[in-house]
Amino acid sequence: MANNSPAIDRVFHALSDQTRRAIVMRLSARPSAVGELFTPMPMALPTLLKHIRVLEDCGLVATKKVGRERICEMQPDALRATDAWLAQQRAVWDARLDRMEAYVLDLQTRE
Amino acid sequence: MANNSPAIDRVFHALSDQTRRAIVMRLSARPSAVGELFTPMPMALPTLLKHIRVLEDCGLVATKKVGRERICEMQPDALRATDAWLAQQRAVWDARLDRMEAYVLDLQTRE
DNA sequence: CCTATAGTAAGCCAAATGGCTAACAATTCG
DNA sequence: CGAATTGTTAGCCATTTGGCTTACTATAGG
Repeated sequence: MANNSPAIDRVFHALSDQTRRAIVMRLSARPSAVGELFTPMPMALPTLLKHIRVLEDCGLVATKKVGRERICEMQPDALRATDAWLAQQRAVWDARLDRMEAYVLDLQTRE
Repeated sequence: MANNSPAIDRVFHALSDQTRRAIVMRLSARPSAVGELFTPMPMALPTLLKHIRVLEDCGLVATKKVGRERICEMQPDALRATDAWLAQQRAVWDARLDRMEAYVLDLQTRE
């Protein structure tokens, strides 16, 4: 399975920060301007901007300038590859757990 | 929803590295000793050890010393919270996309 | 035109990350 | 016992990260 993807690296890294996950959660509900996202955040504006850039760079968020505001919006598709990777792993180890369970049951039956 | 979890931070961070994802993929299939994991890796042993420690610290992998080998094994449960977070976000934005679709359909019907 | 608003750019800093080498255990096997 | 195998510890290094401040641009509104 595909693992050598810089895109997956960047998405996982983007989501490894609480601030960025909070941004994603807010944008999942609806698009927002930078200032709107900023209001409840305990950090300076330029710091928040950096986080938004990280989310943009990995494709999770798209932004556009409207007047003097910058509107940020989720791009759910960017999560497909990442999501698929997790699902695949789950499938593999679930299968392994099933085989182990079958094995244990088989042992018990033979007793 | 829960976002303030250092555990989620650590799991996402652990998975943001290609080497560590490769380790997870191999361990999803079966447990392995450090040396066995090391063989195909293009890096020094101590470097690999550090990656294994990262996976251990976030609970994704458990290890035990057996003779002079250290056996590493997946701990799938550690992914539950992370997986749940992703699933929740997907649910939220899918709902949003559905509402948007309904809205567009409604507009078309009125025409 | 002038001022307030909203965002950007540049640059500094401490801590964390991912890599290395060299030296040091701890087990196993002949 | 002595040597080979398998990790492990310690320490060095360059880069990245996430935070800050200060100064600047761009648009909206009076």
